[in-house]
Amino acid sequence: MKDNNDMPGHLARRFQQIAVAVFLAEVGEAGFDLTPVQYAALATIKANPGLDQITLAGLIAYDRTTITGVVDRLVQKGLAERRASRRDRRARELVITDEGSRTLRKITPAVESAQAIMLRGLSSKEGEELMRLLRKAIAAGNELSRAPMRDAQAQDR
Amino acid sequence: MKDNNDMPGHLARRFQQIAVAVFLAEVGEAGFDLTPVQYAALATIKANPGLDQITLAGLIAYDRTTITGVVDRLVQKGLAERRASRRDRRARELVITDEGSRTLRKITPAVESAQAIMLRGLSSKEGEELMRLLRKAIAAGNELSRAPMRDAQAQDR
DNA sequence: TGATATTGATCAGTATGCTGATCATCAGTA
DNA sequence: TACTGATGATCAGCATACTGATCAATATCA
Repeated sequence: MKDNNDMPGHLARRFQQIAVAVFLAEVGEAGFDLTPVQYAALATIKANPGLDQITLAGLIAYDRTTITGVVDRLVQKGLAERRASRRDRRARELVITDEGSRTLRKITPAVESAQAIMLRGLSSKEGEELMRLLRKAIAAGNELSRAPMRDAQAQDR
Repeated sequence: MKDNNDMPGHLARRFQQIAVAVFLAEVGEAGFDLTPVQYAALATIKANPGLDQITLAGLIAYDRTTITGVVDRLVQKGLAERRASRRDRRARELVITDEGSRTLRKITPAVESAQAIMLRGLSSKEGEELMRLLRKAIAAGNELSRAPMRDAQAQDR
């Protein structure tokens, strides 16, 4: 009888569950209130100022309907801004605020600490190997979810 | 600058996202409407007939408040039953129905196929290694989430 | 140009997952 | 036995994620 622990899907859920808990604990202890999802979105907005929501969703592989709520909360917290695009009036351009930049900078140690803690059972070589295998499996399965990863397209067509 | 792809937490989310999508696709194509979470719960009820919800939650590491809804849906679909326990009137004893057993049996090929698909980018040796590393990281982090894994306790105290 | 298809964003609805609270019941102890 | 703390279950509220729909705006092509 196949056990749950032989199912990669179950192990994936479990590891993710721990990863989220560790992230929230570390970031919370540092005095910030930001989820892993919000952090990834904010960091990606900072790295790609002015990108629209679809591009943001593609870069971090979020569903397009999820990104709306995530950006809502970033805006509500004053960490990012949503502006109407002049190039395409359907689109919203996203930029990080000063407050958002400050938060990102101050939160970095907690985020790095969280990444270390979730791998604390592994040697550093094993941690590297785990990440390599995850990246490889993800690359092969990228198109299988509704929210595949997409590179940013040049925005000045 | 650290990329999202260097973050185990991000990779975990991404892999899990693909795993869920693959599971739903395979199971759906086989004609069933069952989520990964519902599947794991149902299989665990079958393997431990009469267990209470807290024990079930512990065996598969679900939060206790999540299990209520999951069991609700299994019951609503006629796959499991919730009975008052005579040993402890606070507790609900869970049992699988005949329909539930039938469903589990018929769904197995789709579930196994899903597990294979989510690892399709890896050699079988790499797949094994990924599972080993996940299990190891999970074991070390078990207590860090609100819903750690717990063995079943003897129920006849 | 005008019809059609596509695209960016949002919404309603559903299913996980969590925090923190409440309620009933049980267990252990004074 | 009465009190106290622990436990099983549920609830309200919030944040991801998804399906499928809708709407406005853009792109494409006959």
